[in-house]
Formats: sequence, C-alpha cells, structure tokens
Amino acid sequence: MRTGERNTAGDASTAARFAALLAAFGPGDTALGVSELARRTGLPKTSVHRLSQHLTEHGLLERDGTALRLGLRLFEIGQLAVRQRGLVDTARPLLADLREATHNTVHLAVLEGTEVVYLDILRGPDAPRLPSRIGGRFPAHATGVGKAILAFSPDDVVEKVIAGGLPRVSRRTITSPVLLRRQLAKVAAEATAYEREESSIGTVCVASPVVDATGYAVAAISVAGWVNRLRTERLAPAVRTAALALSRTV
Amino acid sequence: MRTGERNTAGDASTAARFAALLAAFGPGDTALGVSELARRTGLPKTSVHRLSQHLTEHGLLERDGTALRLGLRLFEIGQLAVRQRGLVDTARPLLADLREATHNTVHLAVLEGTEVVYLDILRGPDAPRLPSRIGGRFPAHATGVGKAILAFSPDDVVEKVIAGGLPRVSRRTITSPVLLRRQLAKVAAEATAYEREESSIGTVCVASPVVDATGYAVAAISVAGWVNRLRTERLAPAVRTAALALSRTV
DNA sequence: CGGATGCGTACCGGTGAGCGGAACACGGCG
DNA sequence: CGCCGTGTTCCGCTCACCGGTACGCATCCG
Repeated sequence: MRTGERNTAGDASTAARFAALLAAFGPGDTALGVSELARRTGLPKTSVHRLSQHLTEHGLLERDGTALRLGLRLFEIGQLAVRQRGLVDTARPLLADLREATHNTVHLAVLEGTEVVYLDILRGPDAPRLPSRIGGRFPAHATGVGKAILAFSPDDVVEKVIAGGLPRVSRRTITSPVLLRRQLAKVAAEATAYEREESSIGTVCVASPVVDATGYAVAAISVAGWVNRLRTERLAPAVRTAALALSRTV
Repeated sequence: MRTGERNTAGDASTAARFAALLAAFGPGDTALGVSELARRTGLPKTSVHRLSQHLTEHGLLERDGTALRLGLRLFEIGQLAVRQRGLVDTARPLLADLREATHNTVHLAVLEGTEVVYLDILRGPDAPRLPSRIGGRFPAHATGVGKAILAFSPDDVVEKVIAGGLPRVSRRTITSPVLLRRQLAKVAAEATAYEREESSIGTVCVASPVVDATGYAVAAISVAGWVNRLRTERLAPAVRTAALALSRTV
C-alpha cells in the first residue's frame, strides 16, 4: 500500500476516524471510492459512507460522481495554517531572490517529528525533477534542510530521528547514527548543511537553518540542483545570508 | 465579527463541530484560546476543549502553550486537495511565463459558491498590494477571474451569485444584476473579462476562463496591476492565450 | 444466460462516546 | 481584597453514532 498507515484500530474516537479518512488520501490519488477508503482506513464500509457524507456537507470532502476527493475548504484552511506561522509570507521575497541569483530550486521547510515538511518551493529554470513537493514530507536525515534543522535542535529531537532507524532513501543516504552525529556537529559549527545525492541520485543541496531567539531552528532554506553543475560551496554564503535575514524577522 | 459564520447551531453532527472549529480560524488570527473559539463557534467551552484535544492528537490542531493553532497536517492535506485537481501543477509554468511577460501579478482561481478561491498567485515585481491571498476568498462578481468564470457557467450558478445580493466591495463594485448580466454576456463573447477598480481602488485586472471539454469554466487566470500603468487591452491576448493553453490540458 | 464479485447505498436497534452544566485553579486588574 | 476572565476537571445522562445485514446495480466470465 502506497499510503502505508499503521492500523489505527482500537482508537475509536470520532476525531480519529475523521483524521484517518483525510489521511487516507495520498499524493497521486485523484479520487477514491468508499470501499477503497474503507480498506485503507480499516473502518467498516458503512461508517466510511456516513462519515464522508458528513464531511462532504461541510466542504472538507467533495463528491465526484460517487467517488470522493479532498475538499477545497481543506486547501483554504491549510493555507491559513502556514500563514499563521508567518514564515512563508516573509520568506517568499528572500526565496525569490535566492532563486534569481542561483537559477536553481529553492526550498523552505520545517521539521515535524522525524521528517521535514516543505512549506514552499520555487523551482529553478534549469532544475532537475526533484522528489520534493509543497506540503510533502521527506525523512529529515536524508535532506539538506533536515540536517540543517537537526543540527540546531535539542538532543532529544535528534535522538528521536535516530531511533526512527534512518531509513535509506537513496544509495547514498546516511544510515549510520555515528556518521550522522559527526555530520551534524560540523553543520552546527558552520551553520551550513550539505547533501550529496543522499535523497536523490544526481542532485545535491546546500542548506542553512532559520533560528529563533533561543538559537533553535524553526525552519531551513536550501538550494538544490544537479550534482555536476551546482557548486555547493560557492552558493553556501548566499543561502546562509538569506537564512540569517529570515532568522532576524522571526 | 470578521469570520462571520452563520450559526450552525441545530446541526449537532460531530462533523459540523469539527468543521466549525476549523472554520473559526480566520486570516490574521495566529492562535486562539478555548474561550475565544467557543465564542466564535457558539459551542460550549467544555466541548471546544474536548474537541480540540482530539484534533490535536491527530495533528489537525496544534497547541502553543494553552492557545490553539491550525496544525501543519492541515497544510499537507490541503496541498493534496488542490493537487488532486492537477490544475495548479500544470498551470504553474504558464503563470510564471505570464508574470515574466507582463511584470504584474498573476492569479489562478476557481469558483466555489458565490466566491472565488485563489489557488495560486505569482506577485509581480512592481505590483500593488492586492487583497488577494492564496487560499483566500473573494466575491466572484467583484473580480476579473470571477466574472470570467461566471460568463462560462450554467445559468443557475449566476443566479445564485445574484441571489447572494452582489455585496459592494469597493466603490466601483458592480451591484446591479442587470449590469452584471450585460457584462457577462460581453465576457462570454470575448472570452475575456475586465475589472476596473471593482475589488480594490487603484487596481485593474484582465482575466480569461479555463474551460473543460463541455465548454464550462473550471477556473480562470488573470493579470492585475495599477490602474494607470496596466494597459488591460494590450495584455488581453497574452492572458487569453495562456488560458487557452491551460484549457487544452484539462 | 445465470451467478459471482465488485461496487455504493438504505435500514434500524442497541449502546457507549460525546455532551455540557457545575465546579475548580490560576492570574491579572482595579 | 473581590472580581473578572482564563483554561481545566469531573460526572451522570442521552442521543447520535455504529456497523451488521440487506439491497440495487454494474461488470466480468463460464
């Protein structure tokens, strides 16, 4: 199953059912039927039917014939969710400049659990097809932004990531805890994280953390591009500068 | 009240409560307390407390101290919601070109009920501060994109908008049903809608509908800028062309 | 042509999850 | 000090949710 969710059976709270229903939709799905949703959520088909009816009444789900889609209202609410953080709005111009200057793809991401979530992405004109997606997730230890954030996070956050098993994403993903720790120490010293084909073969990335007043990271920005075209060391100062500028406004 | 919701009391469905809770957050709100949410939703404080607990457990809400924010997961799901439509992804490059060519702000929007929802916005370099916001709403009859969509929609859709009372947004908003109908007829003939300070004094806009195989509009794109700097007639062909290109891919 | 298998949908009685009033702990403010 | 206004806990009642069963309708196949 693409959207491999752990079975939430046992947690019978109504909220859990709603959340499970919304989470059942994965990228790539356009519209799902009642039975498919029942299969993915582990809920009885009847319940899915009723729940989706209710959700549809409030715009959180939409019907396309008999199939179900995520509702437009979710998009609206989702935009408010990031807007509350303010980050995206203030970062936009900075990211745009960075893209202009580097002609590559620029990322803004935050950490959630053991993964990063991309808040904004500006694709470069001659950029590779990266696996990143606005609103998408990626294992933190396998990305530049992730390592930048982790290096400026409390220990227990890093421990949790390591405890997660450092899943291999590409052939070059760092899967050794000791190696990761060593890298993070270096990142912490330089305030710059590099990533070389660890998330996707053929691409590299240079990232820098956005920190708050306490010195802990709240986000990170990065520039990514082709491995043989992008000179990461050369771009590091630009990325670092943008991250610092953003840190000042947070 | 900014987020003037009609009182949903009477609809006691649990889903209604969840939806009301999420809808209680408006743009400009960063974090709300239990009491404030209870006030806005009309729900008992106790219920808000319990519901928000449940939602928090599933990442749909987040706690900042004792206050509540919309959760990051809502952003993720919201992105999937638009992605399912495919529109945004395919439109992006076209919109980028349009911005490049016009140096003004470009909009992509769809109609929902009597309002348009902005799916994507690319701000121009020397653009005015428009009231539009990604994920934001605006009365359809007061915007270029709205009129473009309405002109290519079934009659009952237009009727519903008119029945909504054509609220005045700016000094120049069209509030007369007969005038609106006459304009829409012209828009339908030219496949191009103009808007002159009807949503915001000082700005104008030229829009064109994105239509599906049946000929009905599914979205619209527009270019907006300063009233005294933007020659709408001159930009019309560019907007029209982009809209046609997008229509072909839908 | 059965009939087998998938789908979405409707019916309906039992029951426990959600409900919300009352009461409490805290923390400014006058 | 009392007096707001918070957020939070407790607890018994009840009604809305639950989900097994059943049905109409497609599609596929022997």
